[in-house]
Amino acid sequence: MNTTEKDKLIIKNTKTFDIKSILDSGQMFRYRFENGSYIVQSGDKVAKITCLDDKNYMLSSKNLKYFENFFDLNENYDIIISRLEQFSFLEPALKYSRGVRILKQQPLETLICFIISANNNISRIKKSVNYICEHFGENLEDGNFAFPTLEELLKITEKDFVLAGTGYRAPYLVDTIKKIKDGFDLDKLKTMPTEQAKQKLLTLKGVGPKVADCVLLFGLEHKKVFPVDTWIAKVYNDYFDKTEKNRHKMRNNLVNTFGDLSGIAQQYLFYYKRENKNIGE
DNA sequence: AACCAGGTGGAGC
DNA sequence: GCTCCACATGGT
Repeated sequence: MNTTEKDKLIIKNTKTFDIKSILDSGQMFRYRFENGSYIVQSGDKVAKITCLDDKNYMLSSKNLKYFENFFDLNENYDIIISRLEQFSFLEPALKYSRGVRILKQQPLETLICFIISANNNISRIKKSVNYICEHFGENLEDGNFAFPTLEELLKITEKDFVLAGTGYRAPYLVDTIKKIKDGFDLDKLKTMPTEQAKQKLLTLKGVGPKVADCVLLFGLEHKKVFPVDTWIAKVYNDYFDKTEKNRHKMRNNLVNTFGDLSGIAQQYLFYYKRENKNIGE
C-alpha cells in the first residue's frame, strides 16, 4: 500500500483512504486545512497530509510510524467492505463512506474529548478541545499544541473547563481526571474483554454507554461496539424499527447483527447519515 | 422562540 | 432494573 522515504510516506489506496472523510467523521477534533494540506494533531504529535493527485496522498511527520498506526494503514479495508456488502441496506453508506477509517487515538485524549462530546455538536467540541490544548498543552510551534499530559490536566480547574466552553460537563472532567490520577488504568482496558472494559469506563463521571463505546472504539481498539447517538438512532429508525426509542436495545441489536464489524459499520453509517441529513425512510 | 447537537447524572419508583 | 427531567452553550 505504501512506499517509505525518510519522514514521508505515500498513501496509494485512496479508495479506502479519504482524508476529508476520515477527519470529518466525528472521531477526532484536532485538525485543520492549511495551505492545501490537512494538519492533524494527536497527543504531542503532528502530521501533514497532502493530496498529490486523485490517487495519492503524501503523509509527512517526524513520527511516521505513529501516524501509520494512527491512520490504521496496515488494516485491509477492502476486505472489511467486502464483508459488509452482505448487508444490502448498507450499500449507499458504503459507497459514500468508503474512505472513512477507524483511527487509533490515545486513550486519555479520547476519553476527555468524548466526555465533552455528550449532548454537544462537533464544531463546539472542536472549539473546547482546542482551547484546552492551547491553554494547557505544550506549544509545539507552527500553531500546533500537544494535548495536555495527565499532570497538565490535573492543573485545570472546573472554572477553566467552563471557560473552555464545556458547560455542565466541567465537574465531570475534573472528577474523571482525578480518578485517572488515582490509579484508574485506561491502558489495561485494551486487553480486557469488551464488556468488562465498558463496565469499568461506566464508573467514570460523564461516561455513559454511548461515550464508553466511543472511547472503546477510537481509543482502545475494541471493535465490537456500536455507539448510538442521535444520528445512529435516526438510522435505526429508518432501517430497522420506526418506533424504537430505547438506545440500549438498538445498540445490542446492532452489535448482534454486525459482530466484530460493528465499530466500522457504525462509523460508515454515522458519516453517511450526518452528511446526508435529509436522506431517510 | 423553541429545538438540536456523537447523552449523562440523579431522583423517584 | 426502568422512566423522567435538568443540564451549558451556540447555532438555526
